[in-house]
Amino acid sequence: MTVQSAPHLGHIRKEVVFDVLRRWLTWSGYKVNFVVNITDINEKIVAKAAAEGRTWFAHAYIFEREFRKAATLLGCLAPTYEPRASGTITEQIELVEAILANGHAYVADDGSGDVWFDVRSWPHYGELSHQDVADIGQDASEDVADIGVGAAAADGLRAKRDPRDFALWKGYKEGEPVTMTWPSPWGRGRPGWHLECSAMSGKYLGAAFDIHGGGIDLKFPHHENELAQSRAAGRPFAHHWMHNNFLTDPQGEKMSKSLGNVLGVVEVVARHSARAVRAYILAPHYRSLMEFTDEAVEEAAAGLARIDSFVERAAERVGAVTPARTFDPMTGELQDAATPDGRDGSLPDKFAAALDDDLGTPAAMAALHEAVREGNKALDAGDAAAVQVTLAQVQNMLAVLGLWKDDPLWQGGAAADEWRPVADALIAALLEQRQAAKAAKDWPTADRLRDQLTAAGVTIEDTPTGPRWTRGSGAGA
RNA sequence: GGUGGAGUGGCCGAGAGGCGAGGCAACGGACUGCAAAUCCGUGUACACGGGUUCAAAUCCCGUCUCCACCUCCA
Repeated sequence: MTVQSAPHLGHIRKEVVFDVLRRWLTWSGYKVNFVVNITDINEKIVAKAAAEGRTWFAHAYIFEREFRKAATLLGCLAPTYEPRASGTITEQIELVEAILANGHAYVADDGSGDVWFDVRSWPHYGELSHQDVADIGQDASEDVADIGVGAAAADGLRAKRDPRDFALWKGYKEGEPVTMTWPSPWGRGRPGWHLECSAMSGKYLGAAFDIHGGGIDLKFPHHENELAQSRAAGRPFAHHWMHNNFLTDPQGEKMSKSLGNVLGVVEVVARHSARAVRAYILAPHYRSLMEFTDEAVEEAAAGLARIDSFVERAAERVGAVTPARTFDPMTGELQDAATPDGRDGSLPDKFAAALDDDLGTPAAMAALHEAVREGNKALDAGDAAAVQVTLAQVQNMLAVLGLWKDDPLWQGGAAADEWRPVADALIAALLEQRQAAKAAKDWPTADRLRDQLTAAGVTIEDTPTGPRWTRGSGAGA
């Protein structure tokens, strides 16, 4: 994450998706090291900080906190590590030295102090994205000019040997903040963007690691370059890549400041509940493009309400059941259920198979809904044993998806409602009157009382064991 | 220009040669004093045109529309 401005819902989609992956791998028995890199060294940060009249590091830290806050708001566990680029300078310099030693980089001969990656020396370049911009600059055709690459390449060419070469290290230039420079064998300067991420993953995960994620827009050039430079330094790097697609505005356009279509996380959560937004994000597959609409979030909320309703009624019937295991929000590690009611960690096969297949959250959600239907049937049939089994499975599935309603994660911002006991008492009193009216077969009075409660946002359900009530949609966390 | 992706019923959204994921909404039924909740039932969907095949939403060819990346964007 480049911490240059406030995070929007699109950024947080990535966090939610990989949070579920992390939860699923952990639940499945893996010890997961989950690293989220923070890019705090970046030209845009310098420019925006200057515009705001603050230092680059103050600016970056403000948005780093906003980013984490937004991710936490949507139920994401804290990463194992969340390193900053500015905290891994030594590792980055060592990485450049290794690449230079292997003959895959060169120091610019223009005295700038820049160090460039030598793409021509790396035959595997393009293996990840299948992009090969080798032609650029050869015969400066109009095509190239059209797409701007030619212009950018010409402008930034300086001492580059090939337009595809990218900066590993950038020498200090007049006007840049001196605080964003560090001493190096090539003079004072700062690392290039691509290098930062390679160094951070190398430090916290090792030369070889399992999965590298990120937004599809980073595939080229960022991830391609990360891969090339890491391999050129002699590191195996990532075994698998996972790229999530965008969450766009309702017109299908990517969110961007310039288009003015940025959806703030807090703003969206204010209109819906955080849990509903999370459920909405998990409804489509992570590689699918999703176009944001409030209606779609409402649908997700309605589906969640049905699940919550089952959990509540099942608990009234067989006693509360918590997930067999839950995640520590600070470490992301599993902890056993706090109550002895936690069952085994059983999950429907369909659910597990869905997540095992490229994190198929849509099929996993389908399995969850099917379990709820089975549970409702068992409830109707009065089959307490079946209710208990299904309830445990449902709670486990919700825990894996990060949607367990009673997870302390969701209570973060909610202030205790001192009016709640008062409302409870008033509603109970009205329901008593209604029960009395019903007993006397005074239907007009009974209905009037129910209408009054409905108008106040209280939904009444008559059950064999008496009336129960819920507030509004019931999906709120 | 290059690269990658998308077009599925009223809506959202999976699937990827053969029996219609799932959700939301709607309608009918059961239940209810009436409701609500719940359950049961109801849909001849796969952008368009060709082709391959016993069988195509799924494979092949062509066309249209949309999106992303190639600009230090998740």
